[in-house]
Amino acid sequence: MKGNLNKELVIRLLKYRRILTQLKSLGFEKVFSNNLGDAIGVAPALVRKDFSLLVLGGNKRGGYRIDYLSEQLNKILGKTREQRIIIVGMGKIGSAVAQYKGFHQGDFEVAAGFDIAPENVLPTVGIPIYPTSEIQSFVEREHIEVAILSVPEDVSTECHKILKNAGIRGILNFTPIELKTTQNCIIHNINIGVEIENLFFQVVKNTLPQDVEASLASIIDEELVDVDSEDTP
Amino acid sequence: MKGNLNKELVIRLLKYRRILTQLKSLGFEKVFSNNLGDAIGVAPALVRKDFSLLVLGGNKRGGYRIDYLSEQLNKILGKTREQRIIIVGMGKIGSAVAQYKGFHQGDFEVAAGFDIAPENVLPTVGIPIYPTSEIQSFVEREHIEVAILSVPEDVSTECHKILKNAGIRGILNFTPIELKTTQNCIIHNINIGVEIENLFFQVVKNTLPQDVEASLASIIDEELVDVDSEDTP
DNA sequence: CATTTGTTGTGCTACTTTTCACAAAAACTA
DNA sequence: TAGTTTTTGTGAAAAGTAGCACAACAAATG
Ligand SMILES: NC(=O)c1ccc[n+]([C@@H]2O[C@H](COP(=O)([O-])OP(=O)(O)OC[C@H]3O[C@@H](n4cnc5c(N)ncnc54)[C@H](O)[C@@H]3O)[C@@H](O)[C@H]2O)c1
Ligand SMILES: NC(=O)c1ccc[n+]([C@@H]2O[C@H](COP(=O)([O-])OP(=O)(O)OC[C@H]3O[C@@H](n4cnc5c(N)ncnc54)[C@H](O)[C@@H]3O)[C@@H](O)[C@H]2O)c1
Repeated sequence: MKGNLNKELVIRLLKYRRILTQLKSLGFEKVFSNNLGDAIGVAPALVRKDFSLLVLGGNKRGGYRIDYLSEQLNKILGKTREQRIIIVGMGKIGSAVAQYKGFHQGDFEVAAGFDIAPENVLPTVGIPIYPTSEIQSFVEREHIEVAILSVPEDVSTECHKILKNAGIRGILNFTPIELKTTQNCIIHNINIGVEIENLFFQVVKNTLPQDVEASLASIIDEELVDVDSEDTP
Repeated sequence: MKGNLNKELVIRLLKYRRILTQLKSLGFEKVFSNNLGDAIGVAPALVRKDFSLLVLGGNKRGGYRIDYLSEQLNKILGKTREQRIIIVGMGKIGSAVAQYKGFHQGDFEVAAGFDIAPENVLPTVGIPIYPTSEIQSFVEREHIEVAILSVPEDVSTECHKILKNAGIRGILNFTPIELKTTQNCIIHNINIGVEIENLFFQVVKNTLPQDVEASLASIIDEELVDVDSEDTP
């Protein structure tokens, strides 16, 4: 077995766990690799490979025992760690996420929100809101390790610094500024704007032509002509 | 040149475009591969490869001309297509996205929102809200191709069907149910819950040990012991 | 004009991740 | 018991993706 827990694998494991929890609550006892594959959108062989890699065995013919799988995944993924996070920037998405109750069986909760204008945040978000100046002390006092960043993009890097100085070890960044992971602070960027634009692109690419590849080639050939006539000497 | 526009490449191109627009508005005229690489978090060599693949030439020593690059990217990516999208499920995230004004230079806009309880949606979202029953006719009348899905997870697949039947070609799915791309309808899933859980995992993995690989191995070895003593015969 | 400097363009290499394909094993059947 | 079915486990092949290293070349310098 290799210490081979790459990023995609971890995401699949988290998804397996979610599905297993649901299946269990529905009274199922075993599950096959193709069920799980369907549920999270990957090939059954990959499901088997994943489990094989983690030395989680199933039964030939009988599939995998849900209880066992789910318990082992919990150990590997760090089950009921009762993690708590903070949200910096309690605007539209910040507030939405603060009220999100769909996290895996209450595995973690939002401890507080921070904003430069806390008085504008509606109390309906249901968590305490503090001014930005209190981030540092709160993080230290409450031992917070992970933050969500959802401030306007022009203060993105500034807030990033504040969070790093406060000792935050991981940031889920919703601003369109691509922040970078460092030794002490892991960044995951979610860029919803890019996601939508990407979807548009995939849709037109899918819609326009019969033979996708050919059409792309032709689009790019047009470009080539333009290039020649306009810029290249 | 190959018709080699893979998914990651497209996302990088979208990010380049965003950066180029910003640089232009700041008065810059040329840019180097390492600037762009820094900005979107990839190696300079990859930036050059990308442009080389698309036959977008730079000048040895002089870098790339921003105007030219940005114009060509617009052609490739489908510039001012004035796309319009709808949002199904105008709850917390649905409403947040409806009010998001950060899309690439107004490239597209949210045409309408749909909800099973339109009367509960605050008028401050600033777009027209209609009952779910009107999705089909609206999509046909207004030639909508892309939708955002942000309904509760238990009606996720039901709404997915409605959207497909209405002729929607692409869905950005925020529900934790993994929907699947079909011939006629591309799905991109964004699972914020999993993203947060993943970040937690990466943080503890990063925080706990000095030698990450070793510790992972040991975690998994523990599991192995449990396995042997509990389940495997 | 010769030399130095800085940056692109890209073949090749290396790596990561997924899929294929099929033997092996367990569970059913009769 | 023998035969059939079903599903796992996995080595090997394939596909996808990024990075290196360096020649080529334009611009700047003296
Ligand atoms: N709304 C969306 O759907 C959406 C989608 C994707 C990305 N984003 C990005 O998320 C970020 C926030 O978007 P939003 O729509 O929620 O904006 P918003 O304006 O509703 O919220 C921003 C919040 O940040 C607060 N803020 C401003 N400066 C601050 C500072 N220095 N420290 C702490 N808080 C500060 C503001 O008071 C406000 O409450 C933006 O970067 C945006 O690009 C938003
Ligand atoms: N809030 C978050 O931060 C967040 C984050 C990640 C994912 N999600 C997911 O996004 C989805 C929505 O989350 P939310 O927090 O906005 O929930 P929400 O309850 O605030 O919003 C759901 C909305 O969908 C509407 N709705 C219900 N049934 C419908 C139907 N059949 N057709 C159309 N509309 C219908 C409801 O009236 C409500 O307005 C959920 O699946 C949730 O898991 C939310």
